Amino acid sequence: MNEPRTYEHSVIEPKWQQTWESAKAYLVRDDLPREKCYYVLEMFPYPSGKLHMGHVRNYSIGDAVARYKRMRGLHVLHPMGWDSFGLPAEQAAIERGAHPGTWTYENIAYMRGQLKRMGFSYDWTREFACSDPGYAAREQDIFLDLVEKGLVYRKSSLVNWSTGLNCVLANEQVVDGKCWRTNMPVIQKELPQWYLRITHYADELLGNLSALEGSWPDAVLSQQKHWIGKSQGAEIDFAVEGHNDLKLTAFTTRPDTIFGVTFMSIAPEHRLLDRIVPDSHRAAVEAFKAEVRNVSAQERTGDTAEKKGVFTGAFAINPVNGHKVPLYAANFVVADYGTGTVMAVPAHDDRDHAFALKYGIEIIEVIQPVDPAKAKPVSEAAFTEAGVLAGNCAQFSGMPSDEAKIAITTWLTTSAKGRAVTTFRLRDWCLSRQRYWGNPIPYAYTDKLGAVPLRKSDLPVTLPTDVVFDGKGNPLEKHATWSVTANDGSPLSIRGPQGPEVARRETDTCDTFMESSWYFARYTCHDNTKPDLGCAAPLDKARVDHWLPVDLYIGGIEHAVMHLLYARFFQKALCDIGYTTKREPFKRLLCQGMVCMETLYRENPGEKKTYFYPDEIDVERDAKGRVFKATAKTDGAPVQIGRVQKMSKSLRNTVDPQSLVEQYGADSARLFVLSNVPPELDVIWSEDGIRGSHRYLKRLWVLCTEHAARLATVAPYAGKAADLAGADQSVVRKVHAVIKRCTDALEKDFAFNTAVAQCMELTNELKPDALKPEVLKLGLTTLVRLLAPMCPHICEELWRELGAPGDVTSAGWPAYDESEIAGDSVEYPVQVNGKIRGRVVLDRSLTGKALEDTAMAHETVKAAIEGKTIRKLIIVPGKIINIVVA
RNA sequence: GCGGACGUGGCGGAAUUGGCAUACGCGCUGGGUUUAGGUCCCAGUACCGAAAGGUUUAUGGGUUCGAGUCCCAUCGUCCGCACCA
Repeated sequence: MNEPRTYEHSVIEPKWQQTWESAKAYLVRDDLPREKCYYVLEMFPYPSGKLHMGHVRNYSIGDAVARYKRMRGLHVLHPMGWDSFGLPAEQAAIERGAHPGTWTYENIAYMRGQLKRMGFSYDWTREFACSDPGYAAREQDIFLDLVEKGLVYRKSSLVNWSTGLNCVLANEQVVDGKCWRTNMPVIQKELPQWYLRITHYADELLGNLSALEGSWPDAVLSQQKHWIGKSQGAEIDFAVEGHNDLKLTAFTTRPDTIFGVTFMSIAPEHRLLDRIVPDSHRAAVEAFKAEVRNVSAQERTGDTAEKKGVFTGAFAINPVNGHKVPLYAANFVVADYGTGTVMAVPAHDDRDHAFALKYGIEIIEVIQPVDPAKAKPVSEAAFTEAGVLAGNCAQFSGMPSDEAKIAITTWLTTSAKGRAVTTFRLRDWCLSRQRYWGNPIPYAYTDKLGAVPLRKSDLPVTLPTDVVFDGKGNPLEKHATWSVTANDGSPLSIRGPQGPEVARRETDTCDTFMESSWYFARYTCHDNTKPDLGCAAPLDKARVDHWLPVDLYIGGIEHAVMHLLYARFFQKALCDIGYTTKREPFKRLLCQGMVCMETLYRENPGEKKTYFYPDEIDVERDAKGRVFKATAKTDGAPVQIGRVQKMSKSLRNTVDPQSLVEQYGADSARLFVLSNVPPELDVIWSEDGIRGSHRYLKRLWVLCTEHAARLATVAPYAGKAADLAGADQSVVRKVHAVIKRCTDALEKDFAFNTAVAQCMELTNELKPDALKPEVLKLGLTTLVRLLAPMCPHICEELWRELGAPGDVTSAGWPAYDESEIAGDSVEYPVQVNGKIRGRVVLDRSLTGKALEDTAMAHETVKAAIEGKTIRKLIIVPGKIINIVVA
């Protein structure tokens, strides 16, 4: 036995990182058959300053997959870059006077160092930042391609205005009526903005989701499905009494209920409302509109919001029966969904029912349940299911409601009073942002021509560097010359039909979700070691088609509808432009859980809680290890133990990955975030937890190094388990079983937690003194290979220490032999009426009578069946024996 | 309200997909090494019981020789969406 070497992670980790870097170990070629390739990608980070534990978890999972796939012999594309446009850079500019670019690129340099210190196996030659001139310029090219495809338009309408960011937001970025970034209220504002026609792809975005079932988390699929929100129904035109020149069109999914319409509701913002309202009711309607306008979005749509309306004084005519029904302006009708007008059928819609009761409006039943047991007076509750049309529905009476939907729509269509329509909840993507630190929208305006796209030869539009950040409005708008100066310094002009015209640039920049919508494609053809960046066009079709779709994409569930929907849309648009033929970007999606931690706080009556860092607290535990008391070290007074929550600075439940790496090493940190929990669940950080991971690596280290001399000269045991006895035999069997289980765990669900558990089990069985050296060597080299994707540095070091040839990655993932796992004998549990009464060890080949006899001869089994009749005997070969008695 | 996921020791979780419930880790208990320990090693640790043995996967029922796993109901938790006509 040797004196074991000390496990010095701070020495071996940088050593291997340098080795990998100088060997260019993770560069990948583009010219290999696709089936031998694998593209794994983690959502790239915003360069906020330094890595947090969420990054460490996300990238540890991705890196373990990348390294595992490499050990399986695949050529793995595993790139990294920076989502580097965005608001915090401008905030930093306001606060500390640094230019957003300076701040951003300093952060990138620092965080790149941190990623390298974690030992992640990226192909750094493909790295880029979205704010790099090369990437931003190519995105402007794509923007013009989108313009050409008719996917870009400018429209003035009510937009979501973030009071926190002072800029517009896309619908996806409004969460609970608040801004997704700042949590500040969002109000509605009328503004002209640039839009991307994502709705053009609504059907395909929805339809393709079914092909992703099983490969994407259900939660993401259902969120996207709901967000796209497809409804099939009809648009029906209602005449307005006294206005021959206009009509109100209502969208409904229940045209079968049209004979039950007793009123109509209209959005207060509806464009026709002012023309319809008679003077007698104008004051009341205006008052109602003002009331609706004055409440914020979340109050109007929140669950406590009261359904309210006001009679407009106008009447609509039901096209099927000529009935005259009152028109109400109602706060729950949304102007930009459907047509902003609803035909109300209180007998068959819950909300219309409540509204009718409140305002004393008639309720007419037109659908009757097929099952009479379900019949209830419609004055009590709306009947919202399918049924049969009642006798008051003219020629449609007696028709099942599903048939009537079609028949009535057909009738409306032939009478030119309506038409079949499919409506989506999905809105077009509002792309423009009134900010500096983003990619400029390549448009300009002239007095005569209005908005004109720039020509590709006039690109790129680059951001000026001499700007002032005072926190008020868009700095680009306030720049003296930028918006009227061409790239060559001359006054900006646009060639119109009558010659050049003076122009000024668009000062809006693109939503930063634009950059993250195609970066994964750009990685496939980007090379930052070459002057033309490897691909002068935005994308190189051959390479994009070679690598896409990404085999495995890993990131947080918070992007379920924003980034992941935009990226899917962009992929389709890029396809139609001709940059690729792959219509879906991500084959498999893994949404990793958050990194959480207990919170510690004190209540302050009437004020916010005071939170404590864990090292400011002492805890006491009872005999079972439950914490029952926590006190602050400073004053000894009690502190509340709060919920486990996502790490955040304001809750003081964070831990800095940097300090973990310094104290325990990157391998321990990586192992910790991969152990104990499957990737999609939240992981709870604890000091004890990381010490456990570190302790395990130290154990493995000692086990390998103290026997290094003895093991260096022998080869790992390569024979049959049957040729060994005792502990040697069971270790060989265990090795095969553990390899199988690790392989299955990673192949199926990326279940690193169970793979780690398997490795620990094997470690527990490796008792050096009881084993032949070649068996011990088999066990240890197997462990090192299985753990290498997760803890690459220590495994590479131990691989050498054990005297194994080459490096652990090229040694590959170990193989197993199924027949070596199970021995010739099986221990059968013997149940009597489903309860285990004994165990018998039998030859695997034994069947039938001999097996039954041995089982029943077992002492405790015999006692359990004594004096009873044997009804049935179930034998599952290799598994279990169950004796049924009565 | 609608949609989805899920309830397993003190805690995080495992269970080869209907076949030995509680793997692995944390914590805790006892013992040892150490001047010391945020060290390391050994043993124990679902519950009840002195033991024999019995009980246990939120609760109640069902299917089955056999259920954590399948079916039904109830309770509870988490997530998403929310006047979507």
